[in-house]
Amino acid sequence: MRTTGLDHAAPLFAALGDETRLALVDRLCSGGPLSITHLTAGTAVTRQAVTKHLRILADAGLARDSQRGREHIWELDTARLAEVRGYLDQISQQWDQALDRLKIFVEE
Amino acid sequence: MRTTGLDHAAPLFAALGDETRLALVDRLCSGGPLSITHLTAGTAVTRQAVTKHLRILADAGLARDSQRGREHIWELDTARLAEVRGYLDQISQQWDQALDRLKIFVEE
DNA sequence: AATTTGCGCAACTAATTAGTTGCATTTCTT
DNA sequence: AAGAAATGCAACTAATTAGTTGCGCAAATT
Repeated sequence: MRTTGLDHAAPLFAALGDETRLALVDRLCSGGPLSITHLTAGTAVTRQAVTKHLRILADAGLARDSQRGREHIWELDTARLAEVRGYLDQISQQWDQALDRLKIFVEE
Repeated sequence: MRTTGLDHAAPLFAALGDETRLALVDRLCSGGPLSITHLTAGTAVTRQAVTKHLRILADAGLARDSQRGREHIWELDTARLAEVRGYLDQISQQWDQALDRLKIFVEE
């Protein structure tokens, strides 16, 4: 089996592979650090569901929280995001090469 | 709820969010069109499992197959891949902006 | 013609996942 | 001090998922 470094990428994609979670990431991107209750307001699900999804994002290293008083403020993990960017670029690059290769296939 | 166009992205990420499937994509990228049996050779799972995973990739629009004799040759869907690239770029861009914004938060 | 090869179909299991509800705890507000 | 707000913990359900095995069929091989 080839070792492309993409081995660790699957859990990250999986973490992003849920509408609710992707919406949370989206809101954290554009809305900055937010509390759980605040984040829940934008979704159709329960606060508990949101909490679980945030936990999953945290396990994937995509987000982290800090307690301030009774609130838990969630934000995206910038370092991890940069890492994910790396994966995305790598995959994109690989795909580009694949597209080129397929193009050649078609043309010849 | 904001409409960023990322709504359709979740199923794509989900399709990529499995090690076995990501490995299949990887092999289809570098190995070109391959039959199911041939693809199975590279994995630790059954042919049936591979078939199911390919079906999932197909449902996500990432791959498609064509029958030639008794063999089913699978290949990546280039148009769809380009579309996914678009999503990735969009998300990356959004994340970059988020990173910049967070940077400002930290600095001020 | 007989055998091997590549594959689909179907039924089943075990594990995971997304979601809920109910209750307890801590912190803030009045 | 009393009540409201923000959250965690736990138990539970329903649906999905990753995987298997067994069988049958059509296409290639010998």
